[in-house]
Amino acid sequence: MKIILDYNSPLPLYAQIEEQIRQAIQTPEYKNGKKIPNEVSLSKQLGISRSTLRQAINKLVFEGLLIRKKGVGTVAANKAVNFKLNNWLSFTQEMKMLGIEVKNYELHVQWEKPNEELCQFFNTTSGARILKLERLRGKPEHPFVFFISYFNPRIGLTGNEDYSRPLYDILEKDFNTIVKLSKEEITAVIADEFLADKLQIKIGDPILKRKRFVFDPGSRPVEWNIGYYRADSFVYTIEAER
Amino acid sequence: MKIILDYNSPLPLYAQIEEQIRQAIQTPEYKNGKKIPNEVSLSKQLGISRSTLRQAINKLVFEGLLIRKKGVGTVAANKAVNFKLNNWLSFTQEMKMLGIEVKNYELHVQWEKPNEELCQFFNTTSGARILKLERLRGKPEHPFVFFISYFNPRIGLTGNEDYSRPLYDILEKDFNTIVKLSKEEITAVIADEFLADKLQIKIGDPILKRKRFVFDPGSRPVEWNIGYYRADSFVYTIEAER
DNA sequence: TATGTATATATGTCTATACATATTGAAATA
DNA sequence: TATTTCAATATGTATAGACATATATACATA
Repeated sequence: MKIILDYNSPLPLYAQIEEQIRQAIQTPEYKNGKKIPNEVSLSKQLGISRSTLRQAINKLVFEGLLIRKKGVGTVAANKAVNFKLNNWLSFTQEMKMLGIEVKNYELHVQWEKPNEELCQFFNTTSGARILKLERLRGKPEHPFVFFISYFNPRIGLTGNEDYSRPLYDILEKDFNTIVKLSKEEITAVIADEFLADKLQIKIGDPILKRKRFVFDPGSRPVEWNIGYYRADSFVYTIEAER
Repeated sequence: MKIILDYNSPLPLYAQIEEQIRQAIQTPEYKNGKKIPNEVSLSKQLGISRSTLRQAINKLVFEGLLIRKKGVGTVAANKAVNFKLNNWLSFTQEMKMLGIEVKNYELHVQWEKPNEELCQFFNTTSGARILKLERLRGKPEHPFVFFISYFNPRIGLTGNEDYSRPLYDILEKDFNTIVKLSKEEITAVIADEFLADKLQIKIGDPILKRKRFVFDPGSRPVEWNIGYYRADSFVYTIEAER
């Protein structure tokens, strides 16, 4: 990895390094999994302090371009995502942050035979039923999101839990299951008869669909979740600087 | 601001501080604009190094919960967003990152009278026409996104620029305009006759709508942009750990 | 061969400090 | 009064270093 520092540049050192690493990891060797040089030797090689180098790497890790592992090293992320975050919130937390008051309209708890996608996700067979949770939530005025969640049977959920409690609290306190990683896909769909009825909109109206896969610290699947949001009642906002 | 450190906790100091600041800034006083204590005094007060404190604050700044200003101080962000990033990409860059090959199908350059929203955004009157750029782009097989962009007249774009070049390159090199901040809103709409025709889908099909406001380093508006993406050809992905 | 222990490797956390520089407010000057 | 200058304030950048700890590998032993 070739990094050149220009001490006359108005750009701080860490910014120069960050940009050059960003370019370097686009090459096939790093895309194929090669580790970037370790922090101690790279900082020596560049003649800078390790803290300065870490500042550059920190940012690329925040952006999801690099994956760091303690004791192992740092590699380019192999799965391109629009972006990667270092925190994620449950629905309730997210609405609280956005200042949106939430009312619960419906809750359905049942057991269902998993389809092919769910079997693959949870690595189960279609024989045993798995827990399915459906919720209709919204503002005091009207519902605006319909959730469908399925849970990994290995967690041990019975269906008798108190679902007025925060879900991830239940998982953590009652089932020793901590959630860590969330992978989310956002796309658009149109309301069929079922969703139109739940969300009190017209058939054919636009819906923002957010699909989320939740994993525990060992990367084992915990939850598969879809949220169907009324497009007129929820907008996803992102702010970014460069 | 009351922060308590537990030296017996498995959580690193910066993580404890981060969480407590996260809670503290939800109170009305900080929501009303009060500055958090400055780094030097707060680190002294907590009996920790300033670098450790900065690590906690860095993360909250990354997440968009705090806004730091050199020489001034640090306040809670007053506009909640789903999240905040420290980098953003042009469409071309984004597709390259996602490994999607892009083909340009159509380009339209024209001047239009701005509606109320555009007048407010660019702080202009509806008298003078502003530059409107429309592009149809997609994969080699079919188009999947239709873009509409309007530009701030103060930039000086003539409409005669070579739009095969990267747009932000043109702005930077020919007009000394650097883009820095992007605010984006994602939502869902359904295809009307126009978009259905452009994107080669059926009227009423779902579309992922991404609206972007672009600003320069002085927070002056540069571009107002909407991208209409075929829902079946583009999914927005996010990965997050906690 | 499988398991346990020791060692090497690499990132994670934290300390302490120095100097640079943007911003703001106060004081001086025209 | 308006403008300029200067000092105080607060974050930004960078250095140097120490120790902790997760991971991988090598070696010893059953």
